[in-house]
Amino acid sequence: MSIKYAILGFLSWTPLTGYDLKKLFEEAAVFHWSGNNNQIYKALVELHNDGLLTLEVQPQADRPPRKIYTITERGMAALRAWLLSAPELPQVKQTFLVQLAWADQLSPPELEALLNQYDEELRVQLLMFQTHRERGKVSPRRTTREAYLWDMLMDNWIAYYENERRWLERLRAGLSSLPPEGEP
Amino acid sequence: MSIKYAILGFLSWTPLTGYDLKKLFEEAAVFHWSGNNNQIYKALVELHNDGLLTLEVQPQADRPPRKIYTITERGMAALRAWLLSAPELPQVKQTFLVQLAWADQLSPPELEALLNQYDEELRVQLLMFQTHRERGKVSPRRTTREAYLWDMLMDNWIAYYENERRWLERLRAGLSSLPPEGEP
DNA sequence: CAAATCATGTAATGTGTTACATGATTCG
DNA sequence: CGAATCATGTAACACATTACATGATTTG
Repeated sequence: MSIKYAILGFLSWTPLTGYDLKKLFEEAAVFHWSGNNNQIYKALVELHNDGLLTLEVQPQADRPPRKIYTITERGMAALRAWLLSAPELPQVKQTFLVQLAWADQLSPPELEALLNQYDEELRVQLLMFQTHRERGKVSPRRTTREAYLWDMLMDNWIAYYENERRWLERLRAGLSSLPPEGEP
Repeated sequence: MSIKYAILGFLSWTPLTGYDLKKLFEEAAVFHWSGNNNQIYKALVELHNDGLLTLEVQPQADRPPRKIYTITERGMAALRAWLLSAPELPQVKQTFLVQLAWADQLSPPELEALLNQYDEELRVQLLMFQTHRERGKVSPRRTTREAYLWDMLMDNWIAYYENERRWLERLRAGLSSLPPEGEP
């Protein structure tokens, strides 16, 4: 896809500036974007050229003018069409798995240290999402269903990290019950 | 990271050509690379320039010469250093979650259809990995531990898809028990 | 006084994919 | 006879990140 549909999504709630969107992406940890300028401002220009957004410029003294983008009917239609389109499979990049693939070159304590580090990183991340969830951050959600869906977005990440840690535990257990050296 | 360490990993087993590596990446579904040329051939040139690989060219009649790359001691050291370095967190891009985020704009049957499609895609992918696992594909693994680790790579993916499907089920269950219309 | 906030934007770089190009050989 | 295999490589593009640039204002 691209970040464009997420932008259309936010704008389907209310008109926003590029700067507003940047902050929304930074807050919304459920999405995979860091909230970098380059993409957002470029995408806004393109969406505007495609007639999916309209633009109102508010000049300000001593600051750059605010450019407020509003979604058009065509924009709403494009968003809706995308919402109905076939979902993509998740894309997962697990550098850690590449490390593991050749981790047989490490000694048992070195491997153990590696696993411990990974587990610790997962633990921290999990904690972050869990606390983040309690203050139900980000944006005006209006229906029960919408609130539920957004909660489940968070839940997806939490479930992901929990599952990853369970897998690690199994990996550890299996390792410790391997025969001490060599063959089959 | 980059694909470079995975290449060093394969070459730590045995010398290979770019073409060999391409096929290995295509087979090794546990990694997230499609096995595209561009990256592999470029990476090989760079690794060679950095002195991590040596190169032997075997001319062939009527075919491009085979370029056989062998890992050097510096290459082995670089690989080992990377294996010991702190693991990165997984990078997950869930386009589907972005769709869900604004799926409140869909009618109940439309949303249900979306969930069904996603579930079906997960199911197919899961089946693929499960059958792939049975014929324990890819490469000469020599120690019990190495064989175990590679099996657990597969297992990680299977666990991922299974977890994702469980989450979907919970989502469905929660949806069906929401109040029919409106407020908090 | 330093840092964060507001608000726009550009430049450079990394990572990854698809498609194109060549050209003989072998397989279905 | 068309497709796949072998074997190299390039070109174009998509997506994403970090860092740079400007410049006033507010906050710690």
